[in-house]
Amino acid sequence: MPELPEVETTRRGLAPHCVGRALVRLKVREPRLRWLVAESLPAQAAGRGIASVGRRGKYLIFALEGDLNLLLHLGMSGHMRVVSARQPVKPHDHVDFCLDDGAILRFNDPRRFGSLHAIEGPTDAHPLLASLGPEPLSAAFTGALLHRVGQGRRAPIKSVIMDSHVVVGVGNIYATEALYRAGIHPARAAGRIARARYDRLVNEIKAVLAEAIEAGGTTLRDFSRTDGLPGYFAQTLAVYGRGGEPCRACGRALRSIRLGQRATVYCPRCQR
DNA sequence: ATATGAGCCTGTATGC
DNA sequence: TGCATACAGGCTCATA
Repeated sequence: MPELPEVETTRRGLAPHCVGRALVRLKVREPRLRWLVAESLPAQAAGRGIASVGRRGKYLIFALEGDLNLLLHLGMSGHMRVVSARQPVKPHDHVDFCLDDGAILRFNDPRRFGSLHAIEGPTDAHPLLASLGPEPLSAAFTGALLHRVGQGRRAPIKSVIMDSHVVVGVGNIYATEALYRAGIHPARAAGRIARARYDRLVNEIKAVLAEAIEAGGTTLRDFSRTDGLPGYFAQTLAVYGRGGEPCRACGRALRSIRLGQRATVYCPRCQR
């Protein structure tokens, strides 16, 4: 399930294939994604050069010539793959970005939680992006900021760091891992965490995301890299998906709970 | 303002 | 074996 490292892995995989090329055709087989893909979009985008592939949070942004941007979200089961034109279409291959060298960037998303939008001009003001929090790997994301945001809040810290208005890109897997590394109980009220512990938490969020990007992301079920290979971070996960198994630090059985409708695993001894 | 819950989807795993 | 149900979860919207 794509979180920031998976989306960044996708961005890095796509860019060398498509930047500087032209998008000769955009083929939408299934417009019913999270939101209906606009009928006008293929005609609007076709024939334009691709200037860059960027990312904001979990959104990929294809900057096209003529000040048009394509905003693509992978949802939770989506992935992009670079294929040849002869590659047979598989179930859930919803959109093809056909390039002028014959290659295709193919979007597959079984659960259709993904989305595709065209944005004319700057993307920052678009409703989907305007109220997003800072990038977790940027200098703007600090312990001081998170501490300030958490002031007075009774919500569990895990819910707060997964809130994209607070910080983008931290989903269930990496929130779970970062809290374990930081020694913070996921259900602890955000307003009851000391500043120094927030510094630690922010450092661990940055570290776990950076490590996951280096490993090509985490492949559990649907995600794959643009070349079809899996990401290798799954084997590095210390707690996610390991409920009942022993903590690698202290040996106690890891505990599984639900927090805000999300599966959550933590060590009852190491995390307070 | 914050917090909680529903809903969007379908492949996979589990229970009877 | 086969069916029904639960679960996975990023994000927005509605409601308290």
